Amino acid sequence: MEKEISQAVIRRIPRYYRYLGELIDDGVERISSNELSARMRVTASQIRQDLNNFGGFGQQGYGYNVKYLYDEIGNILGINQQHNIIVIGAGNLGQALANYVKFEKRGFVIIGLFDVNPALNGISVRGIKVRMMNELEAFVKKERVDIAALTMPKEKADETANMLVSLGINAIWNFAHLDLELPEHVVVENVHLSDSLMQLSYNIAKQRKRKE
Amino acid sequence: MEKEISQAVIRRIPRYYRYLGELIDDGVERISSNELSARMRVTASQIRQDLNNFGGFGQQGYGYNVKYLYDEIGNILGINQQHNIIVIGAGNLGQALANYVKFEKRGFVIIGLFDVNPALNGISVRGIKVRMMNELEAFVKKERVDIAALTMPKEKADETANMLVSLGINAIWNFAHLDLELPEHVVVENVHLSDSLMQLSYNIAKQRKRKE
DNA sequence: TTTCTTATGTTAAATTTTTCACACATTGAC
DNA sequence: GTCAATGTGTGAAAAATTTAACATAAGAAA
Repeated sequence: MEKEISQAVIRRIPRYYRYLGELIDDGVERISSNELSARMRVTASQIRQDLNNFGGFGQQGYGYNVKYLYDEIGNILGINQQHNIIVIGAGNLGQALANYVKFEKRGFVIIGLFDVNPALNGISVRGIKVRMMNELEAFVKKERVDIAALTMPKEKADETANMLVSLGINAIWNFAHLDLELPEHVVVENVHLSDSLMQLSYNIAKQRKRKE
Repeated sequence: MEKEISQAVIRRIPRYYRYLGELIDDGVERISSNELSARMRVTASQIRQDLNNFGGFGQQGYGYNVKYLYDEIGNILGINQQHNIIVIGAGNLGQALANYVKFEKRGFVIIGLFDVNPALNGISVRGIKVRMMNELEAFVKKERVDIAALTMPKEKADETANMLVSLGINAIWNFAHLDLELPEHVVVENVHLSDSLMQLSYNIAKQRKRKE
């Protein structure tokens, strides 16, 4: 019986991956949980606990092999296999993602950009043609789509998300400004920029108070 | 002695605010923690605990007045006062933010957009002129800047952030793909899109395994 | 080979977070 | 005005998360 790994842990794993990538770039071959903890400003204990949820990747008396650990975390995160993404909403944010993900080496590939705005019909963003929404169904049936990124206004987002799910898409990267109501089995990752900005605002106010 | 409120709570507060905003739009005047919990898929107990960190906003036997609670949470989040934002990096993401925040009614206003790319010099995004980085210092000294959003490549992000701090900016909304090393007093809110995508990837893999 | 040092994996303790449970204030019906 | 129903605020219990502690495996030095 596999134990469920908490989302608290999952939130930290990509950060480990990021730091290990930097270490590789810096030519570092091995690292101890202690050294890593100093860099990342977390406890060494937490690093060891987190990693041991997935298995023992280190060696006593030695530490961790950076490249090996990096690859193992990559596997855990499932980025050894390609993920095909379509972006719904080819406005600024959608285009930003198209650019952004394009630069990511990992297996995330944007294979389609869709919008309702006829003015965008046929234009290309980094070599990806913007298609109209009425082409979506045929596209999804022809291509394998693993993730749909929603960068459209919130008004139609829920309806659109449910439509995508009915076409067989099971993962949504949601940038729309609301929580989607979707079937249980659908995996949703929210990026609520307004929530993020409000958190910042709260912490600014808190910091101001501290100074008084 | 004020007790420190945990970031776990702070992460949830903007979401309450969002839902209360929707309730207002729907014309709902009062709501109980139970009804709200059903909508938000969290426990009523958590809602009451969270709110009571800041004070008792409800009334026994009645529930919460939606408009009042909304305003109170707005105060808590510090969005009753205007926040002036500059965006460093006028690429797709920077422009997306310029558009995005413009549509927010709350007190967040983008007052400047900066980039190093001379090709963008002088163009306007939603009425905001893109300025070159060498104009930044004079700008910050003239205008009140509360938040700097960093939507530039990671290579220069840390250096730039420290420069901004030295100009007196104490809050950074960081979209760059790394963790900034900044003085203790600076408030940072990170939006790591690649981390978010990897979390999604992990949860997709987990869900696939579950089906097997 | 032997000894000393390093640093993991893991169990246990401490802390934080979440949920439960209920006393009692307020509402609304009659 | 009385009384049942509602539903908050809060103290306590339960659960989850984080940190500490340490036995011991592996490496390094002599």
